[in-house]
Amino acid sequence: MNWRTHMCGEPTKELVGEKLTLSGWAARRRDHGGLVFVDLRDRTGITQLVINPELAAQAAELAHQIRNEFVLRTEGTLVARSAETVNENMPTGEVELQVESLQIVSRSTPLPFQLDEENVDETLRLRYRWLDLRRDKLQRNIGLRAQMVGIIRREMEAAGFLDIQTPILFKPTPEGARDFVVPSRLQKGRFYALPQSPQILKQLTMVAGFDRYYQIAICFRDEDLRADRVQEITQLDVEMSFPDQELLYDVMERMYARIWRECLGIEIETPFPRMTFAEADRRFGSDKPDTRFALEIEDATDATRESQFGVFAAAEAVRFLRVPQELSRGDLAKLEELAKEWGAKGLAYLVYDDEGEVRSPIAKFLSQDELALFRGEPASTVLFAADAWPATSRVLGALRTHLGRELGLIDDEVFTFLWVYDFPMFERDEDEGRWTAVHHPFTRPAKEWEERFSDDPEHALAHAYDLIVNGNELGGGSFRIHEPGIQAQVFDLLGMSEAEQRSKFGFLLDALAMGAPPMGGIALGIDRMTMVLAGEPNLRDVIAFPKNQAGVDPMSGAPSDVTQEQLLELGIQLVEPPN
RNA sequence: GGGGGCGUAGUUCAGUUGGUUAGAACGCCGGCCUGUCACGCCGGAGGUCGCGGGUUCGAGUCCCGUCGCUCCCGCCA
Repeated sequence: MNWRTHMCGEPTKELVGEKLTLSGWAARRRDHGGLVFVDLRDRTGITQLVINPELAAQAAELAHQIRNEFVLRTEGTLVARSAETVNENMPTGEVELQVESLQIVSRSTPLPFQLDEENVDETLRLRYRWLDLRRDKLQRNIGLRAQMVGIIRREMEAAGFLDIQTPILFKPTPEGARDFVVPSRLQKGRFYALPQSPQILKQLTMVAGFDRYYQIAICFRDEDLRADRVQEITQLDVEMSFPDQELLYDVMERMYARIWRECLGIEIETPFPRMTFAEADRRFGSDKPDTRFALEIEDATDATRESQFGVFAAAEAVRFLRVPQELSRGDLAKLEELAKEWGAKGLAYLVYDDEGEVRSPIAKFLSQDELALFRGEPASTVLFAADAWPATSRVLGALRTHLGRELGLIDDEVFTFLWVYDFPMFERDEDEGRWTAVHHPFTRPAKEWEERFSDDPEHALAHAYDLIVNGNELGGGSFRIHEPGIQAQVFDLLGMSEAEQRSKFGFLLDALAMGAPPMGGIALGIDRMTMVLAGEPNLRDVIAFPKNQAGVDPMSGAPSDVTQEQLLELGIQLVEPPN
């Protein structure tokens, strides 16, 4: 009988008296003369093994051998002991195995860190990841992830989507993130790139007549890392021909509802609410609003045009947040620092005390009308951003999220899913003085913009949508351009010459020219999904073998040097040899 | 590329205004214990205070540099 399948969960009273063979990890020994107690891990449901004095000869040896963690195989009789039968310290219903034979399958050296210690240095944990992964939290996270991926596959198959693999060695992507690049030996001096997303390939599967595609795809981006960002991410990649917005939303919503139901036992409401980008920006200052708490941004631009407070009068937009707490000078100083980090020049505020009296360095500049408009509840604070509109969104949106967490406005048990749609199609890259695609260059314009998006790229809307949960972007998608003419028009607008278009995307344009169906899809991050599902703030803790922030794997030492021979074979010469 | 934080036994941490031999807990090693379950009791080993330089009679502590990790900004179609 296998402990993993039979012993998890409830102590199994009905098994009492049965002969069992157990194998698994054990930890800690307690030896009392010839009697040895061994705790198997909690998740086995077996509290402990008891090794009989009859095994004394063996036990004396074991008492010496059993140290730290070890793997064992044992046979014995399952006994339930309770407070009545043994002593009052034994919780009723717990179970132990009276051991009849025991074999140590493998032994452990002393561990470099203790598995029950919570704050172990992450480098050490990553270096000995095989130990770290034995811990309950990571067992749970990795298990949740597997369970979720299983559900995803079953849901996608049930909805008629076909799993198609696309290559890992592909072609550099000119737009977007930095590529991971792989030298070719057979084609010296030339390089593959690892895919940032199978975007183009999945579109080609549509042209190829596979009407519904999905893949659990690994995507690579050579950019700096964060707590919620790694270089290789796993995403659920989906595409369909003759796409139906409602159908796509519905498939996704059913999938998430099932994941939350089966993994967490939580019923989430479907259909998910929907919000335009413009509304999300106006109310929450974000394209991925956390709608678990109210605290919405208000607009005072019109009311402050004539303000005696010069900063307000001069600003393109004046917006504010009503915070339900009387913030201290120290709080405000900290918030101002954060606001500056997000690009604000300063942080104006009005603080109302318990009596509703206002305290503020700017109050004296404000008219009665203005003060009446901003008037806060007693014990509250009004925070202002006065700047260009996007800057006020960025600052207040970030402050809002920060305060939501800080002031405990967020209920961790709640999950709010949200579709955000009607994104702008392009945004201005001020550094390079050109337009870039907000989503990607294959995104089709919204219906009403198809004829005129290139005349007014600033305001053109894309047929694109993001799925947000609790302020986290799970992913997004769009309907694609299937007309070579429109695709070329977009490339033009992005400043790509015809020659460039041919060399980079010639194969896509050719495909589109040979009878491409309308198509659309979505890509959703599996890693982040697991983070949200597990309530885990660190992306690395939902990945079995992650790298650190510098892109190094402390376990294997990757990335590592290669030999001169390897480089020679690839036709590569390092300008500066590594130290 | 930029900013913040951290770096002291194997691990997690403490270490006062600079002051004798740098401590604790867990872990490890030895001994005792036949019902323990965070077992208990006795004893022991274990430190280049990340590294380099400076200030000082004296530096874990102050200063400069450097390395590593981490969080954030930039970046991430």
